[in-house]
Amino acid sequence: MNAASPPAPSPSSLSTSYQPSEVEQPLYDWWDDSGFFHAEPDDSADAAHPPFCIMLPLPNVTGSLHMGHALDHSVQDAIIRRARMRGDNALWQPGTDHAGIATQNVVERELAKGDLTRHDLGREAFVERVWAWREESGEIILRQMRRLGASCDWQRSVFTLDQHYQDAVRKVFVRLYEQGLIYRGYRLINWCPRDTSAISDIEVDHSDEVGELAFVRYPAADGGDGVVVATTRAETMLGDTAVAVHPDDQRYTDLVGQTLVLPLLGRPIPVVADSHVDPEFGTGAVKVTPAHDPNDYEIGQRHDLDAIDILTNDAHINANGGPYEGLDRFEARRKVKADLEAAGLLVRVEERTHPVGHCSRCGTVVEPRLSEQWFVRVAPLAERAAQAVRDGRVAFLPERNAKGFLNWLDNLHDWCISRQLWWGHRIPAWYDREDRIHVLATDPSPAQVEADGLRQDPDVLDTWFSAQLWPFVTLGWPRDTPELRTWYPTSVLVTGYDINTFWVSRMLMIGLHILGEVPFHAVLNHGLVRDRHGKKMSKSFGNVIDPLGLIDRYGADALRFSLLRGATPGQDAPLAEEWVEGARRFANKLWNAARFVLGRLPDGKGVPAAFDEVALQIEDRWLLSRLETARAAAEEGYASYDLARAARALYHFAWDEYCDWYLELAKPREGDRAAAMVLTYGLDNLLRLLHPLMPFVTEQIWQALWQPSGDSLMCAAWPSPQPGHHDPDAEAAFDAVADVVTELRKFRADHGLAPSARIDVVAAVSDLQRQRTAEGLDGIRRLAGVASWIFAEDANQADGGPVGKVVVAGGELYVPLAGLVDLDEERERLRRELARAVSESQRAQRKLSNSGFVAKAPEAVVEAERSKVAEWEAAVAKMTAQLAALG
RNA sequence: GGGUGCUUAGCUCAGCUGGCGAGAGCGCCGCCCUUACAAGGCGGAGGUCACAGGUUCGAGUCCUGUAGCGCCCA
Repeated sequence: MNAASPPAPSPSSLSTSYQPSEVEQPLYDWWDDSGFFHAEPDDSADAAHPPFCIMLPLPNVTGSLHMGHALDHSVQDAIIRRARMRGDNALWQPGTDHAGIATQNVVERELAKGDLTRHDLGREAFVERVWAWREESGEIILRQMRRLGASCDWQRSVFTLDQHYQDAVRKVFVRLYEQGLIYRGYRLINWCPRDTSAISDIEVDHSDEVGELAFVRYPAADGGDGVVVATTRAETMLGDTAVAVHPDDQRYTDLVGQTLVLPLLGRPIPVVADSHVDPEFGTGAVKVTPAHDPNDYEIGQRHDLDAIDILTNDAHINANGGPYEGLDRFEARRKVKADLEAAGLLVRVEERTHPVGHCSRCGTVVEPRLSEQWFVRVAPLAERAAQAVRDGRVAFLPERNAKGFLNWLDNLHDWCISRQLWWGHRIPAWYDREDRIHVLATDPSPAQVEADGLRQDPDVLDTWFSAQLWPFVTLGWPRDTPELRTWYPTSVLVTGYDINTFWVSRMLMIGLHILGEVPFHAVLNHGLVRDRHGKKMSKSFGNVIDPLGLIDRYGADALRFSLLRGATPGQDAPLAEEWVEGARRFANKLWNAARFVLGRLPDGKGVPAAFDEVALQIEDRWLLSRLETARAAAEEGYASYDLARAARALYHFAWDEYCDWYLELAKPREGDRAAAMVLTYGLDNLLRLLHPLMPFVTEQIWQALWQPSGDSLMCAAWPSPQPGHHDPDAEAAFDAVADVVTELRKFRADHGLAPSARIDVVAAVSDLQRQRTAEGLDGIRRLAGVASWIFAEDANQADGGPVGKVVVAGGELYVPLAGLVDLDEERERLRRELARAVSESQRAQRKLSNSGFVAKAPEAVVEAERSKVAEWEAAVAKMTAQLAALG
């Protein structure tokens, strides 16, 4: 493929059906090789082209394209392509995320095949291994995006572990640390025993599960009965350091301040009064395990209780669990309960559904756990982010999503950002011999390390910590680049609402903090792609559809269009294969319309519009007027990022107006210059407006229409408003004609006329209708199969034989039946069908008059019988009338 | 428990600031291979717009409440 010339077909080479697989790859390569996806910054004050920028929500380097990406990317590509055509300096910034846990897991699984763990390799060798993996197998998804037609500026692709990105992450970390916004602390965090790492609050998914609520007696130290507490996590009692009751709870007033004996371990623990205890839960007395429960942690803080960690990194009981040491947490739970029962201290057990937290990445049940980690102090950052949303510097689409977002921002806990992984941005903190922390902008020299006994913190940062810098680091920050000046803040961020918290919020907070400006002016939240029944696609349900398979079978345009047609902002988009098939039919429809049009144009090429040089017919003016309406509707859809709306408007215009009516009316006008212009103009504008949604088929047709121009549709000008084309008179006149055609077609269908049969019409209509139908008579004749047409006062001017009557706007039409239908045969046919209808009706009525049937048959069956009666009776009435008309 | 969304034709959804005589795609029924397209054309059947009140000349559209389903948070 020569990059300089488009892969243009000659019109005659257009096959009778559209073949996406032959078209897509060459077109994409041509676009890409020609540099159409590339944008150059222009930060001059009088820049000719306003900047427009979309940041690709960076996919994991391990990822492959699934339906959610397909929707997300289709939306972004549609928006960016339209922006480009409008003349904006449009950048779609791509790249990938190093995805700490996910990527490390992939490589660890590979190692496991050779019975190796990362520890066998050592940190340095392991990280090298991951890099090697990334070179070989990473970023597959970026190649897959090309299949979809994504017009990203690939030259600018960024990886979050590129050296400049690493430098930027470190700079931000150091700055936040120096500003007191990052700190190291011993806090309760969520621990994933499988990943053996801390994870943040929002990486925990809660689901209700059935478990056992065990009621356990904690005897008093003085030999009294003590108190009964309830727990679903019995093993955590090994870490109990108190029992708490509500201070107003009359039942336990005497108990407060006393000492209990922790069963199994024999540790003395106090009873404390705390107003956060819910007297309604269980017995009203709760065991307190500060090291393994968020609420208990706070109670522990208030009452200065010890916190005893009873777990190892892989969730076995540690030495603090005494005789239970070494047991897995769930085994320990069983054994603790069994031992309590043996000791007579297990009062009873109830089945109970309770929320259980799972690691969002691997599904393992997480453990709340006290641990020393790094945190971001988010309150001051969140406040500024919330303000930006409140005062509209960031707009959410749909607007309502802002509310939940703000609510979430207002209730943030500090963000745990350290991860016990090897793959990622290493925390730039060192500890000296006295365990003092040194956060360093540059690595310490070997001499320093030696002198102070420095050792670097082994942990890496949460992937979202680096991802939040995406909108400005990709543009060159911390350097002050033309890119940054041109495209920051970016125009719109397109994501599913499910990552508003993970990513959108963090970008907003850090963008405001570091650059003082929002990272994007708008957040467009599309929905999730669901299956045809509205179910979420998931591997376990087995209802996942592979977008690449759909592209293979139906073409990228079909997939894009079917997704975008459902992409109403904020609404989930269902998708089934039939939907895609429907979109392929649409692509094929365009293709065939184009074949017809090209065949009609002189030299098979487009005729540039010069409408004042020709005499336009009513249908020409109508088509231009309808096009203007469709353009305006599509424009509104694009402008508000409601692509579903744009898709609907264009589909309707293309199929129901341009193809169904205009092309049919243009058929007899061979050689007519006005028709050639309108055909060209209509198609050309339709292709432009549709191109952001269906780039391939539109480009291919456009090339055929204007070849050999060498230009690309993706760089063609976006259609501008044409108020002069708005033409209510032409529309009204056309509608009158179309009404006549439709009514006559109904008449023909009702009488079973063959397509070849011509009918004669006597029209008794108003003056206005007479004028309009006279003007549109050629079309009426052609589309309704009319032979002779006479204007008259009434039916008397028909030849006196039997006539059919057709009611239209502004009058009536009479169609002599003689000779059209063999009247005898028609009577016979009607009598036969009438007899059948009568008998069917009677049969059903007999059934219904049987009281046993009505009483005992399922309601649906009875109902079906009733509607049969109604249907057959209606048919009887209609045919009786027809017979009467035949005489 | 708090917040939020949905409930319109058999299925999946449009219907934006109240005027709709309620639409689309798919499915269904009938006729037609009419030289752009059978991946098509023409015609048709199918809905008390979840329910109950209210505001209004007028409500699928606004308000209040109820029910069911879903999502987020606790």
